[in-house]
Amino acid sequence: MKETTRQKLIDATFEEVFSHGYQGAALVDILRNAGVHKGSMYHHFSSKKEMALAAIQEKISTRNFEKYSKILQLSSGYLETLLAAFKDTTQRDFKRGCPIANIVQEMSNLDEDFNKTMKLIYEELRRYIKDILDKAIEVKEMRACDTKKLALFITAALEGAILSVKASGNPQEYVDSVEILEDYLRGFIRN
Amino acid sequence: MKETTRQKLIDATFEEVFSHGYQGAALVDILRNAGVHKGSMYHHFSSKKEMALAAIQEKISTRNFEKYSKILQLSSGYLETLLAAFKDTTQRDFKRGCPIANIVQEMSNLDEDFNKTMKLIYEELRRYIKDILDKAIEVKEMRACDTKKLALFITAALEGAILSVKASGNPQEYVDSVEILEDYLRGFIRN
DNA sequence: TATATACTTGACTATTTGGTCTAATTCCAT
DNA sequence: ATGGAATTAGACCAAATAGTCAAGTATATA
Repeated sequence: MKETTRQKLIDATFEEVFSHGYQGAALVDILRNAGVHKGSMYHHFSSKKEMALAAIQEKISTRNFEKYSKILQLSSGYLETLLAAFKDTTQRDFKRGCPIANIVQEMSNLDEDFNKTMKLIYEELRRYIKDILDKAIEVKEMRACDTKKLALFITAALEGAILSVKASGNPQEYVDSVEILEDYLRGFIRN
Repeated sequence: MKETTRQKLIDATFEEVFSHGYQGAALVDILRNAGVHKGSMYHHFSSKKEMALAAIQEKISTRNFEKYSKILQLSSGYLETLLAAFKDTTQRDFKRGCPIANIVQEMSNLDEDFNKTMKLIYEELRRYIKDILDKAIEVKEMRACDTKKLALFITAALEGAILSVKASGNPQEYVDSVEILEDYLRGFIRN
């Protein structure tokens, strides 16, 4: 129970920032959605920024962990499972896009603290993908390659695909882009 | 001379929005940088939003036209010139990223007018790339393929690559991603 | 030159913003 | 139970926000 007020704030802040961006996120709206009064908030956090950074970090790390860490614990089928994860659109929020990309775009060039935080989060995401690729190579599902670079490219292609849909409103475009990415990656499969 | 006030506003607005986003762009700063008073601005534009949309549309359309339309006017070497344009980092502002991506991320899910405008601009960019690919196929530099889909993928990969750099601060990551994209596209070259 | 139209000036307004402060309440160990 | 600390409540504040307006000046055309 001790965590509820803080957690309610973290949850509401993430939602509000994901929807409206950091600069567009109004404290009053966060507080209203969280059902928490201003004084309580400033007891738990020293500023809007600190609260937002905490929300971003905690929520996104959790998401990425849930999505990718279990793939790493497999003993085979790494690449197939990774491709399936990319193709799975049920978890994607195409209207709002990718929270990582959103905040990087908005804040990385404006605030050093956001810059540092987002850099770490983006690295973490790429690390998951690199580690999965390394596993796939280890078990000889893939031929050896520069997995750091490939993970970078995969991440970029996925972020770009999500952006396309946010621009066009057409989810099929994500599917189409991922299909091309898949074809490319299947070229690394060992026969 | 008749256009100077309006043009000064368009230029300053684009810069401010590119740097701080639409919501973060303060009218006072735009006016200060443009050297224009508020009343003049509201003579030329009915609102901050209308001015920003005009600035975005005019500046980005011009940029894309300058970058891609001359490639279309070539008579050969379409793919090579396109790849060279992708690899050219001298025009890229990695700190601020891509203005199209920035505004799509920030505004497409928040405002219908921004959504419509950015959808058109994004389509325009993809159209240029598709048309260049079609030309390359026409002159038999490339084998036939679904150029609409390929243009979508290329755009996504490029936008994602720019985002990577904005997140990491390392321009080499753009080069690395584009290198992989180039390898992939070279697979379409006709021997 | 007269006059109407286009444009500029800058003070003013209403609202929203993040943040502060003090008092009240809840919680918990003794 | 009681004293002290943690937490919550919500009124309050200064700054910043986009937008308004009446009055002025330049410009063009008759």
